[in-house]
Amino acid sequence: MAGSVNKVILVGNLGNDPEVRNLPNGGKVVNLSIATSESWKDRNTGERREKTEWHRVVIFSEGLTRVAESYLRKGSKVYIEGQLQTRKWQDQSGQDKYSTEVVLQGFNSNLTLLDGRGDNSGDNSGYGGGDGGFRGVRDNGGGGGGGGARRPSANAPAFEPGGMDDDIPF
Amino acid sequence: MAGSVNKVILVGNLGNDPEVRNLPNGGKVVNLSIATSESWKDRNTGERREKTEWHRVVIFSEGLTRVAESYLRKGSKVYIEGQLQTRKWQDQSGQDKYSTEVVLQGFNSNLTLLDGRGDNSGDNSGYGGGDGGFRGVRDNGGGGGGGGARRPSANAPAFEPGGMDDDIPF
Amino acid sequence: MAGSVNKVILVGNLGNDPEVRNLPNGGKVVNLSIATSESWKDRNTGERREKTEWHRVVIFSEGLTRVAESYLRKGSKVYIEGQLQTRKWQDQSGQDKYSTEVVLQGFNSNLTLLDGRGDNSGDNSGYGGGDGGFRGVRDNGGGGGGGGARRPSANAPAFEPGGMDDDIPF
Amino acid sequence: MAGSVNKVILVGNLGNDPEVRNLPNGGKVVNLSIATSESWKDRNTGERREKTEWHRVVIFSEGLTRVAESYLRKGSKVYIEGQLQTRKWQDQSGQDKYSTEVVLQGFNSNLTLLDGRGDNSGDNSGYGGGDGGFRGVRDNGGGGGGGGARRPSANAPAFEPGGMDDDIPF
DNA sequence: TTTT
DNA sequence: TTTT
Repeated sequence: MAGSVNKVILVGNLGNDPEVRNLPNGGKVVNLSIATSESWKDRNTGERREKTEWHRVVIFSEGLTRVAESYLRKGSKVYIEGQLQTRKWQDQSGQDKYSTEVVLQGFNSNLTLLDGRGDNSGDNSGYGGGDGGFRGVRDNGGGGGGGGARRPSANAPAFEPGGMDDDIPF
Repeated sequence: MAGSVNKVILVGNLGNDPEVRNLPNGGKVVNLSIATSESWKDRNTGERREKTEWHRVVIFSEGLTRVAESYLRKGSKVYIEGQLQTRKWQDQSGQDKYSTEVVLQGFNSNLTLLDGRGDNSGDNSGYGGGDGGFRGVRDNGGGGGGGGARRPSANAPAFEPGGMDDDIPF
Repeated sequence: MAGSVNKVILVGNLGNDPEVRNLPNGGKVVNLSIATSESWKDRNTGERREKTEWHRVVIFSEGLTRVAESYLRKGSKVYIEGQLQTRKWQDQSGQDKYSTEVVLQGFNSNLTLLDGRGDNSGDNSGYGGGDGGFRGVRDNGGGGGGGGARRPSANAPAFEPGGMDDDIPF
Repeated sequence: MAGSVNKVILVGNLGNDPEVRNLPNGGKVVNLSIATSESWKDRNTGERREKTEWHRVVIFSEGLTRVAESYLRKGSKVYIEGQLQTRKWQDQSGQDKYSTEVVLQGFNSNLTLLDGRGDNSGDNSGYGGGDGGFRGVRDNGGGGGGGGARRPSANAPAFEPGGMDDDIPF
């Protein structure tokens, strides 16, 4: 059908670190779990109430998987633009299940980090010290990798799709 | 949480007439099934391929339920703005199920009919027959006279929420 | 700056045929003038009132210029996604002027024709029959009438940016 | 015209404190100047380049003027949803001028603060002098310091338009 | 599971 | 004029 639009826009926080899966063909897929919340005052009780919605986000776009993996962490606030997709699958007992996800793939997808200062505990003055930018985000002690997001814009890659292999996207 | 956004924008066609349910309290809920499609040329085979996604839309907003009930029919093309919501329920065997829906409720929802059949000069039959509305898409063989919807905009009600009881919304 | 979004979404009708300009480098730019309207009932007089807003749209994206040129005509209804841009220029008397436009350029732009059956004169029954519907395109040879685009989707090109040179985009 | 949509979505930072004007009728209008920026790597020089776009935003919605006045300051990051409007006016020399603005008015407008600076415990310096930052809320009495707004959501008022006069909006 |  |  011509003439259709399928767009989701979310601004919310990650409930967990991104889950990265490697594909057979060398590519990657990143899954995010994003919370959006609303709060309102109950008309009857006058109490303040709040409801959180959890969104499953799946990133296929190459540039965006990299950004997600490099800069997003549990708690990060992001702007996301993708499309709705419902997937059918079978659980272990053979039952049909359906999952609706927000898919970032191809053009008209976007992912922008909105909290340049993660869970900075210390001083955040200056923003622009030696390394030039966000440091934040959970280089949380322990082993391994360690985070250190810096300049999180997923727009850039889209302008030069092939330009990220040998360069930082900013 | 402050600072979150949960928005879905769809432009697509109804796969069926709207399903209207009356609530105990006198209100109504309308369910729509909307298709969006994408087509692309397969890089390998060169064939044109197409994929259709079906969206379950639930309308609670009073003004919009009325518009949906009055002006939408199978085949209608609509612009919809709502938010994502996942609902948990039990099927007859007691199994947990989840359904993700696009909910139109409260402010920041929108529903606009896009196939006003603009400058219909000729026959409009089929649109307004017995059932009083668009049935979609030109099987316009048969009889039925008929009027047909005319000015289908769900914006108006939003500007004066109580103003529709005694007036056509356009 | 990281972390910003600049997005405009319009659904409206062309006030004129697209204006196509050829660039020195062989490229093209297409300008559209798009009307959106709102109507509401005046709270005081009870009269129905309407206000039309005109939007200047500028298309740089190669795939979309082609779609615009080929399928859009005065009166066409389109879905457009672009970004706001204000341009400074001097009028003939040297006065500074500013124009704000909706620019379609690069990723995250979209243009989708919403009235697939423009001024179809012939039968369009069925959607699925032999030719299955929209055939459209460019019979704009000679004089007179012109136009009548029908199967207008600018999504396709985006999926295979180079794929349109030798093929109809649907 | 039925069937049109006019929507602008911005995520950006305020270049200045909000400008509040009182209307004859007791209402208020708030003007914001919001920057969005893009950066990309120049294909030729390889340099990183950046372009900032400034948007004039005008808030008429009662609930949103209050939120803007209370919680926004120079530097604040906001999510904004409004519509495009071009206004004609005469400058002092009688010349016609046009200004295009993003108007927040009525339903389908939104304003959400994105840098809650949450539970700033420490220093907030840098944000604009004197008192540094959001003071927000209910110029609650007397003195000094000021606390740092925290829960800035413009959604709430929309759910209960009249509910803010005697309560904090969150 | 996030955030406020 | 912001932000990085």
